Amino acid sequence: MSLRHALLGLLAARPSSGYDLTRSFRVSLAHAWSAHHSQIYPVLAELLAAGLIEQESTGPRGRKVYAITDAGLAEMRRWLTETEPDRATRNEASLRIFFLWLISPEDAHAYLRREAEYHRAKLELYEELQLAGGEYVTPSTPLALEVGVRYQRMLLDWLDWARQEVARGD
Amino acid sequence: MSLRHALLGLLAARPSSGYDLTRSFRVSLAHAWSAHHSQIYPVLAELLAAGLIEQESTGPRGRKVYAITDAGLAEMRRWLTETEPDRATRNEASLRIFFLWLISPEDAHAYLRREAEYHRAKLELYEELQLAGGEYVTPSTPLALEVGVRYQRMLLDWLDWARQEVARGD
DNA sequence: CCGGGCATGTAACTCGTTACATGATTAT
DNA sequence: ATAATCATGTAACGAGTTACATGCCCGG
Repeated sequence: MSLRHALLGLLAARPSSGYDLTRSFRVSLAHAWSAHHSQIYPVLAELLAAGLIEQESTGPRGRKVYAITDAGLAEMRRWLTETEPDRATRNEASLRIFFLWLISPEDAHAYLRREAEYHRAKLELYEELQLAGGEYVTPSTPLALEVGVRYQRMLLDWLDWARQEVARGD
Repeated sequence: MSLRHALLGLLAARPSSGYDLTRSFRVSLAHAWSAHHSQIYPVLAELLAAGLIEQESTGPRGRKVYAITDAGLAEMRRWLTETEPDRATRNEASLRIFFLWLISPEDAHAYLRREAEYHRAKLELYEELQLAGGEYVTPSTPLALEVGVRYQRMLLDWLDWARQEVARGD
Protein backbone atom coordinates (compact mmCIF):
# COMPACT_ATOMS: atom_id res chain seq x y z
CA MET A 1 0.00 0.00 0.00
CA SER A 2 2.68 2.53 1.02
CA LEU A 3 4.91 1.61 -1.88
CA ARG A 4 2.53 3.25 -4.35
CA HIS A 5 2.70 6.47 -2.34
CA ALA A 6 6.45 6.23 -1.84
CA LEU A 7 6.89 6.08 -5.62
CA LEU A 8 4.41 8.92 -6.19
CA GLY A 9 6.21 11.01 -3.57
CA LEU A 10 9.61 10.45 -5.14
CA LEU A 11 8.26 11.28 -8.60
CA ALA A 12 6.71 14.45 -7.17
CA ALA A 13 10.23 15.64 -6.35
CA ARG A 14 11.73 14.77 -9.74
CA PRO A 15 10.92 12.67 -12.81
CA SER A 16 12.73 9.35 -12.58
CA SER A 17 13.08 5.89 -14.08
CA GLY A 18 12.43 2.63 -12.25
CA TYR A 19 16.18 2.27 -11.94
CA ASP A 20 16.52 5.73 -10.36
CA LEU A 21 13.74 4.94 -7.91
CA THR A 22 15.35 1.64 -6.95
CA ARG A 23 18.55 3.53 -6.13
CA SER A 24 16.62 6.13 -4.10
CA PHE A 25 15.19 3.39 -1.89
CA ARG A 26 18.59 1.79 -1.37
CA VAL A 27 20.52 5.01 -0.80
CA SER A 28 18.21 7.60 0.70
CA LEU A 29 15.08 5.90 1.99
CA ALA A 30 16.67 2.79 3.48
CA HIS A 31 15.90 3.81 7.04
CA ALA A 32 12.20 4.40 6.23
CA TRP A 33 11.26 1.98 3.46
CA SER A 34 12.83 -0.49 1.06
CA ALA A 35 11.86 -2.02 -2.25
CA HIS A 36 13.49 -4.13 -4.95
CA HIS A 37 13.31 -3.29 -8.64
CA SER A 38 11.18 -6.40 -9.25
CA GLN A 39 8.46 -4.87 -7.08
CA ILE A 40 8.86 -1.34 -8.39
CA TYR A 41 8.42 -1.99 -12.12
CA PRO A 42 4.97 -3.62 -11.85
CA VAL A 43 3.74 -0.88 -9.50
CA LEU A 44 4.91 1.81 -11.93
CA ALA A 45 2.82 0.07 -14.60
CA GLU A 46 -0.22 0.19 -12.25
CA LEU A 47 0.27 3.88 -11.44
CA LEU A 48 0.61 4.61 -15.15
CA ALA A 49 -2.61 2.72 -15.95
CA ALA A 50 -4.37 4.61 -13.14
CA GLY A 51 -3.24 7.95 -14.57
CA LEU A 52 -1.33 8.92 -11.43
CA ILE A 53 1.96 9.10 -13.34
CA GLU A 54 2.87 9.52 -17.01
CA GLN A 55 5.83 8.55 -19.10
CA GLU A 56 7.74 11.75 -19.71
CA SER A 57 10.50 10.56 -21.99
CA THR A 58 12.69 7.70 -23.17
CA GLY A 59 16.43 7.50 -22.67
CA PRO A 60 19.31 5.26 -23.73
CA ARG A 61 19.10 1.49 -22.96
CA GLY A 62 15.32 1.50 -22.92
CA ARG A 63 15.27 3.93 -19.99
CA LYS A 64 11.72 5.18 -19.27
CA VAL A 65 11.35 8.38 -17.30
CA TYR A 66 8.08 8.86 -15.39
CA ALA A 67 6.59 12.04 -13.93
CA ILE A 68 3.71 12.53 -11.50
CA THR A 69 0.40 13.87 -12.90
CA ASP A 70 -2.02 16.31 -11.25
CA ALA A 71 -4.17 13.36 -10.24
CA GLY A 72 -1.12 11.72 -8.67
CA LEU A 73 -0.26 14.86 -6.73
CA ALA A 74 -3.84 15.13 -5.48
CA GLU A 75 -3.75 11.50 -4.35
CA MET A 76 -0.46 12.10 -2.56
CA ARG A 77 -1.90 15.11 -0.68
CA ARG A 78 -5.03 13.17 0.23
CA TRP A 79 -2.90 10.36 1.59
CA LEU A 80 -0.79 12.72 3.70
CA THR A 81 -3.62 14.75 5.16
CA GLU A 82 -6.56 12.35 5.35
CA THR A 83 -5.16 8.95 6.24
CA GLU A 84 -3.54 7.76 9.46
CA PRO A 85 -0.03 6.32 9.16
CA ASP A 86 0.06 2.54 9.44
CA ARG A 87 1.85 1.97 12.77
CA ALA A 88 2.67 -1.71 12.17
CA THR A 89 6.46 -1.85 12.37
CA ARG A 90 8.95 -4.65 12.00
CA ASN A 91 12.41 -4.03 13.34
CA GLU A 92 14.47 -7.12 13.93
CA ALA A 93 17.04 -5.29 16.05
CA SER A 94 14.27 -4.12 18.42
CA LEU A 95 12.85 -7.63 18.55
CA ARG A 96 16.18 -9.16 19.53
CA ILE A 97 16.40 -6.94 22.60
CA PHE A 98 13.54 -8.88 24.19
CA PHE A 99 15.56 -12.08 23.86
CA LEU A 100 19.00 -10.97 25.08
CA TRP A 101 18.48 -12.71 28.44
CA LEU A 102 18.78 -16.04 26.57
CA ILE A 103 22.51 -15.60 25.92
CA SER A 104 25.40 -15.07 28.35
CA PRO A 105 26.20 -11.52 29.56
CA GLU A 106 29.45 -11.81 27.57
CA ASP A 107 27.64 -12.68 24.34
CA ALA A 108 25.01 -10.00 24.96
CA HIS A 109 27.77 -7.45 25.58
CA ALA A 110 29.48 -8.43 22.33
CA TYR A 111 26.19 -8.24 20.46
CA LEU A 112 25.47 -4.73 21.77
CA ARG A 113 28.99 -3.63 20.85
CA ARG A 114 28.47 -4.78 17.25
CA GLU A 115 25.17 -2.91 17.17
CA ALA A 116 26.90 0.24 18.37
CA GLU A 117 29.48 -0.06 15.57
CA TYR A 118 26.71 -0.22 13.01
CA HIS A 119 24.86 2.79 14.42
CA ARG A 120 28.09 4.80 14.85
CA ALA A 121 28.73 4.37 11.13
CA LYS A 122 25.16 5.39 10.28
CA LEU A 123 25.44 8.47 12.49
CA GLU A 124 28.67 9.53 10.79
CA LEU A 125 27.08 9.06 7.38
CA TYR A 126 24.02 11.13 8.24
CA GLU A 127 26.13 13.89 9.80
CA GLU A 128 28.27 14.05 6.69
CA LEU A 129 25.16 14.29 4.52
CA GLN A 130 23.85 17.11 6.71
CA LEU A 131 27.09 19.04 6.34
CA ALA A 132 27.43 18.35 2.63
CA GLY A 133 23.91 19.52 1.84
CA GLY A 134 23.52 18.94 -1.88
CA GLU A 135 21.15 16.79 -3.89
CA TYR A 136 18.32 15.46 -1.74
CA VAL A 137 15.70 12.94 -2.87
CA THR A 138 12.97 15.38 -1.77
CA PRO A 139 13.02 18.94 -0.36
CA SER A 140 11.97 17.55 3.05
CA THR A 141 15.07 15.41 3.36
CA PRO A 142 16.71 17.74 5.93
CA LEU A 143 13.81 16.99 8.30
CA ALA A 144 14.32 13.26 7.78
CA LEU A 145 18.10 13.51 8.18
CA GLU A 146 17.70 15.37 11.46
CA VAL A 147 15.45 12.67 12.91
CA GLY A 148 17.89 10.07 11.57
CA VAL A 149 20.80 11.72 13.38
CA ARG A 150 18.82 12.01 16.60
CA TYR A 151 17.72 8.38 16.32
CA GLN A 152 21.27 7.09 15.92
CA ARG A 153 22.52 9.23 18.84
CA MET A 154 19.67 8.01 21.04
CA LEU A 155 20.48 4.41 20.18
CA LEU A 156 24.20 4.86 20.86
CA ASP A 157 23.43 6.37 24.28
CA TRP A 158 21.02 3.55 25.03
CA LEU A 159 23.52 0.93 23.87
CA ASP A 160 26.11 2.31 26.32
CA TRP A 161 23.55 2.11 29.11
CA ALA A 162 22.38 -1.37 28.05
CA ARG A 163 25.94 -2.73 27.96
CA GLN A 164 26.38 -1.67 31.57
CA GLU A 165 23.07 -3.28 32.48
CA VAL A 166 23.94 -6.64 30.97
CA ALA A 167 27.46 -6.50 32.43
CA ARG A 168 26.02 -6.47 35.94
CA GLY A 169 23.71 -9.46 35.24
CA ASP A 170 20.69 -8.03 33.40
CA MET B 1 12.01 -15.52 8.90
CA SER B 2 12.01 -13.52 12.14
CA LEU B 3 8.52 -14.64 13.10
CA ARG B 4 9.78 -18.18 13.81
CA HIS B 5 12.40 -16.75 16.17
CA ALA B 6 9.99 -14.30 17.76
CA LEU B 7 7.71 -17.21 18.65
CA LEU B 8 10.60 -19.32 19.91
CA GLY B 9 11.83 -16.42 22.01
CA LEU B 10 8.44 -15.83 23.60
CA LEU B 11 8.06 -19.53 24.33
CA ALA B 12 11.52 -19.52 25.91
CA ALA B 13 10.20 -17.09 28.51
CA ARG B 14 7.01 -19.01 29.26
CA PRO B 15 4.88 -21.79 27.75
CA SER B 16 1.99 -20.24 25.81
CA SER B 17 -0.86 -20.94 23.42
CA GLY B 18 -1.25 -19.40 19.98
CA TYR B 19 -3.82 -17.10 21.51
CA ASP B 20 -1.39 -15.96 24.24
CA LEU B 21 1.31 -15.32 21.64
CA THR B 22 -1.08 -13.28 19.49
CA ARG B 23 -1.81 -11.08 22.52
CA SER B 24 1.90 -10.70 23.28
CA PHE B 25 2.52 -9.33 19.81
CA ARG B 26 -0.37 -6.91 20.07
CA VAL B 27 0.33 -5.74 23.63
CA SER B 28 4.06 -6.02 24.30
CA LEU B 29 5.91 -6.43 21.02
CA ALA B 30 3.90 -3.98 18.91
CA HIS B 31 6.80 -1.53 18.62
CA ALA B 32 9.18 -4.26 17.42
CA TRP B 33 7.13 -6.80 15.50
CA SER B 34 3.53 -7.70 14.75
CA ALA B 35 1.69 -10.82 13.69
CA HIS B 36 -1.92 -11.95 13.30
CA HIS B 37 -3.20 -15.23 14.68
CA SER B 38 -3.73 -16.54 11.15
CA GLN B 39 0.00 -16.34 10.58
CA ILE B 40 0.98 -17.63 14.02
CA TYR B 41 -0.93 -20.93 14.05
CA PRO B 42 0.66 -22.36 10.88
CA VAL B 43 4.15 -21.36 12.05
CA LEU B 44 3.57 -23.08 15.41
CA ALA B 45 2.70 -26.24 13.48
CA GLU B 46 5.99 -25.92 11.55
CA LEU B 47 8.04 -25.39 14.72
CA LEU B 48 6.35 -28.39 16.29
CA ALA B 49 7.10 -30.57 13.25
CA ALA B 50 10.73 -29.37 13.35
CA GLY B 51 11.05 -30.34 17.02
CA LEU B 52 11.87 -26.79 18.13
CA ILE B 53 8.77 -26.64 20.34
CA GLU B 54 6.52 -29.28 21.93
CA GLN B 55 2.93 -29.32 23.06
CA GLU B 56 3.09 -29.17 26.82
CA SER B 57 -0.59 -29.47 27.72
CA THR B 58 -4.18 -28.97 26.68
CA GLY B 59 -6.57 -26.50 28.30
CA PRO B 60 -10.24 -25.59 28.12
CA ARG B 61 -11.76 -24.65 24.72
CA GLY B 62 -9.17 -26.64 22.78
CA ARG B 63 -6.35 -24.51 24.16
CA LYS B 64 -2.93 -25.94 23.26
CA VAL B 65 0.03 -24.83 25.32
CA TYR B 66 3.46 -25.04 23.68
CA ALA B 67 6.91 -24.96 25.26
CA ILE B 68 10.35 -24.54 23.72
CA THR B 69 12.58 -27.63 23.46
CA ASP B 70 16.37 -27.84 23.94
CA ALA B 71 16.74 -27.81 20.16
CA GLY B 72 14.59 -24.68 20.00
CA LEU B 73 16.67 -22.95 22.65
CA ALA B 74 19.87 -23.85 20.80
CA GLU B 75 18.43 -22.47 17.57
CA MET B 76 17.44 -19.26 19.36
CA ARG B 77 20.97 -18.80 20.74
CA ARG B 78 22.51 -19.51 17.35
CA TRP B 79 20.24 -16.90 15.78
CA LEU B 80 21.15 -14.26 18.37
CA THR B 81 24.91 -14.79 18.33
CA GLU B 82 25.71 -15.94 14.80
CA THR B 83 23.39 -14.07 12.47
CA GLU B 84 23.28 -10.37 11.61
CA PRO B 85 19.98 -8.58 12.24
CA ASP B 86 18.04 -7.90 9.06
CA ARG B 87 18.18 -4.09 8.77
CA ALA B 88 15.36 -3.76 6.22
CA THR B 89 12.81 -1.56 7.98
CA ARG B 90 9.44 -0.22 6.94
CA ASN B 91 8.11 2.70 8.92
CA GLU B 92 5.33 4.63 7.25
CA ALA B 93 5.65 7.58 9.64
CA SER B 94 9.34 7.95 8.70
CA LEU B 95 8.49 7.68 5.03
CA ARG B 96 5.91 10.45 5.22
CA ILE B 97 8.51 12.90 6.53
CA PHE B 98 10.20 12.91 3.13
CA PHE B 99 6.95 14.08 1.54
CA LEU B 100 5.84 16.82 3.94
CA TRP B 101 6.94 19.53 1.50
CA LEU B 102 4.00 18.50 -0.74
CA ILE B 103 1.38 19.91 1.66
CA SER B 104 0.94 23.43 3.04
CA PRO B 105 2.92 24.46 6.16
CA GLU B 106 -0.45 24.57 7.98
CA ASP B 107 -1.31 21.00 7.01
CA ALA B 108 2.21 19.82 7.81
CA HIS B 109 2.03 21.53 11.20
CA ALA B 110 -1.30 19.84 11.95
CA TYR B 111 0.09 16.49 10.84
CA LEU B 112 3.13 16.81 13.12
CA ARG B 113 0.88 17.82 16.01
CA ARG B 114 -1.19 14.65 15.56
CA GLU B 115 1.99 12.60 15.48
CA ALA B 116 3.11 14.21 18.73
CA GLU B 117 -0.20 13.28 20.37
CA TYR B 118 0.29 9.66 19.40
CA HIS B 119 3.87 9.53 20.68
CA ARG B 120 2.99 11.40 23.88
CA ALA B 121 0.44 8.68 24.66
CA LYS B 122 2.98 5.95 23.89
CA LEU B 123 5.55 7.61 26.14
CA GLU B 124 3.09 7.80 29.02
CA LEU B 125 2.18 4.15 28.55
CA TYR B 126 5.81 3.01 28.56
CA GLU B 127 6.64 5.14 31.59
CA GLU B 128 3.73 3.66 33.50
CA LEU B 129 4.86 0.16 32.58
CA GLN B 130 8.36 0.98 33.81
CA LEU B 131 7.01 2.20 37.15
CA ALA B 132 4.55 -0.66 37.53
CA GLY B 133 7.17 -3.33 36.89
CA GLY B 134 5.24 -6.58 37.03
CA GLU B 135 4.69 -9.30 34.46
CA TYR B 136 6.96 -8.86 31.47
CA VAL B 137 6.81 -10.95 28.25
CA THR B 138 10.50 -11.75 28.69
CA PRO B 139 13.09 -10.94 31.40
CA SER B 140 14.79 -8.50 29.00
CA THR B 141 11.69 -6.34 28.68
CA PRO B 142 13.14 -3.56 30.91
CA LEU B 143 15.90 -3.06 28.30
CA ALA B 144 13.28 -2.80 25.56
CA LEU B 145 11.06 -0.47 27.60
CA GLU B 146 13.98 1.85 28.24
CA VAL B 147 14.78 2.17 24.55
CA GLY B 148 11.06 2.64 23.89
CA VAL B 149 10.89 5.53 26.35
CA ARG B 150 14.01 7.12 24.90
CA TYR B 151 12.67 6.69 21.36
CA GLN B 152 9.37 8.40 22.16
CA ARG B 153 11.14 11.28 23.95
CA MET B 154 13.52 11.72 21.03
CA LEU B 155 10.61 11.82 18.60
CA LEU B 156 8.67 14.33 20.71
CA ASP B 157 11.73 16.62 20.84
CA TRP B 158 12.23 16.26 17.11
CA LEU B 159 8.53 16.91 16.42
CA ASP B 160 8.77 20.21 18.37
CA TRP B 161 11.78 21.18 16.31
CA ALA B 162 10.17 20.06 13.04
CA ARG B 163 6.98 22.04 13.72
CA GLN B 164 9.09 25.19 14.06
CA GLU B 165 10.93 24.34 10.85
CA VAL B 166 7.76 23.90 8.78
CA ALA B 167 6.20 27.02 10.39
CA ARG B 168 8.97 29.16 8.91
CA GLY B 169 8.52 27.68 5.42
CA ASP B 170 10.48 24.39 5.50
C1' DC C 1 -29.52 -17.78 28.94
C1' DC C 2 -26.71 -14.94 26.44
C1' DG C 3 -22.92 -11.78 25.32
C1' DG C 4 -18.10 -11.23 25.30
C1' DG C 5 -13.89 -12.96 25.21
C1' DC C 6 -11.21 -17.28 24.64
C1' DA C 7 -9.53 -20.33 21.27
C1' DT C 8 -8.18 -22.48 16.85
C1' DG C 9 -8.05 -22.95 12.32
C1' DT C 10 -8.41 -22.26 6.75
C1' DA C 11 -8.84 -19.55 2.31
C1' DA C 12 -8.07 -15.90 -0.71
C1' DC C 13 -5.49 -12.32 -1.61
C1' DT C 14 -1.77 -8.85 -1.53
C1' DC C 15 2.87 -7.62 -0.65
C1' DG C 16 7.81 -8.55 -0.76
C1' DT C 17 12.13 -11.36 -1.91
C1' DT C 18 15.01 -14.17 -4.64
C1' DA C 19 16.08 -16.00 -8.84
C1' DC C 20 15.93 -15.99 -13.73
C1' DA C 21 16.51 -13.55 -18.09
C1' DT C 22 18.09 -10.24 -21.35
C1' DG C 23 20.37 -6.53 -23.43
C1' DA C 24 22.62 -1.63 -24.09
C1' DT C 25 26.16 1.78 -23.00
C1' DT C 26 30.29 3.51 -21.10
C1' DA C 27 34.83 3.70 -19.23
C1' DT C 28 39.25 1.45 -19.17
C1' DA D 1 37.60 -6.39 -25.88
C1' DT D 2 35.57 -6.60 -21.67
C1' DA D 3 33.96 -5.53 -17.18
C1' DA D 4 30.96 -2.65 -14.67
C1' DT D 5 26.96 -0.46 -14.44
C1' DC D 6 22.72 0.98 -16.46
C1' DA D 7 18.24 -0.66 -17.46
C1' DT D 8 13.87 -3.37 -17.65
C1' DG D 9 11.24 -7.03 -17.04
C1' DT D 10 8.98 -11.97 -15.44
C1' DA D 11 8.45 -16.17 -12.44
C1' DA D 12 8.36 -18.67 -8.33
C1' DC D 13 8.14 -18.53 -3.82
C1' DG D 14 7.57 -16.92 0.89
C1' DA D 15 5.58 -13.61 4.20
C1' DG D 16 1.69 -10.99 5.84
C1' DT D 17 -3.35 -9.33 5.86
C1' DT D 18 -8.19 -9.77 5.63
C1' DA D 19 -12.05 -12.48 5.56
C1' DC D 20 -14.37 -16.66 6.55
C1' DA D 21 -15.64 -20.34 9.78
C1' DT D 22 -16.50 -22.63 14.03
C1' DG D 23 -17.17 -23.58 18.76
C1' DC D 24 -16.38 -23.34 23.90
C1' DC D 25 -16.37 -21.32 28.48
C1' DC D 26 -17.38 -17.93 31.98
C1' DG D 27 -19.50 -14.09 34.21
C1' DG D 28 -23.53 -11.51 34.87
